[in-house]
Amino acid sequence: MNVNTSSYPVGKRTTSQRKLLLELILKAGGHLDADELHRRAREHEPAISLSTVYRNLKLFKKLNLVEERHFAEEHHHYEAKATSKHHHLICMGCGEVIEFESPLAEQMKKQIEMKNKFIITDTEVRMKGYCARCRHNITVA
Amino acid sequence: MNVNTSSYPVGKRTTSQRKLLLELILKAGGHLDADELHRRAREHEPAISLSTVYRNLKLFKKLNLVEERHFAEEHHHYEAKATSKHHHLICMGCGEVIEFESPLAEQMKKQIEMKNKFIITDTEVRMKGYCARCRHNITVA
DNA sequence: GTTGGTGCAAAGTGTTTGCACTCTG
DNA sequence: CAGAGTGCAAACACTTTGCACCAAC
Repeated sequence: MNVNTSSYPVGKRTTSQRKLLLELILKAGGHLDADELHRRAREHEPAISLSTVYRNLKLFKKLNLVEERHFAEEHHHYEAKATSKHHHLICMGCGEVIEFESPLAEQMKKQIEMKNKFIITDTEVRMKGYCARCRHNITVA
Repeated sequence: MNVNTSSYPVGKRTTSQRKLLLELILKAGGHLDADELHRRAREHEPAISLSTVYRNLKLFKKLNLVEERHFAEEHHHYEAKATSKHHHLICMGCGEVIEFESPLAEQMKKQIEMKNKFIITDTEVRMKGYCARCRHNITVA
């Protein structure tokens, strides 16, 4: 991904807000929701509005710069789009989200494609459970 | 699963609304959102309210009778909890949702469990792409 | 200068909750 | 006949939108 945000290939105007938001998403690494992104953006540009955050997230999504994910029941999370596929392992105890890759996912994709005559563009694996620590706490408590 | 809805094992009261909703979910087979469920329920019990639908969905979820899924960007979908794991293949052209199983998913689960010292209670695979028909239409159009 | 982008406030969604009434157990 | 469950309307949380102003091109 082109991280040179001062001249990213968008047929859109480069505003300070847009630049800031994209930078924050890229360097966040993890997952962000709109509100958290807004909070962080305000540290640099206090007047930035939540609408601007939403409008730009929508734009980034359309430009395929970010991905939208659904973890919790409540709201959307966004993360910079990775070139390599990564999946998610979620601890229901502490809420930690671990990203992982697996060659088996790729294999499964091919199988399903063949079997269903599909062209699969996106594969997401989401596993939920308990990490070692939380599992221990639960067992002990 | 106990489909005998006239005496399902719920430590809760059996109201006509609750019975109706559970029946509808069980026989729906596919995926329902709260609104669609409400629409169907009203065909049988016109006065039933959307709040009642939400309250019962929450209850069923707690009792592990239904599962909540996130497909679209917008709202939750529910389906009767299956004993066998099934995953989802979604056509972005026509919106069709195909359920499938794969032994590879089970294998992957075990690998990830070992590697991360997790206990995984739930695995969901979601693939998106285009079915043969939609892909054809896109190519032709 | 055009016109796309912004901040603000108001409107929209989908979901939850307080209340008085109803019906199950 | 107690209290869980209901319908209704109001409240919520998150997201989108209309508008007037501002700034990138």
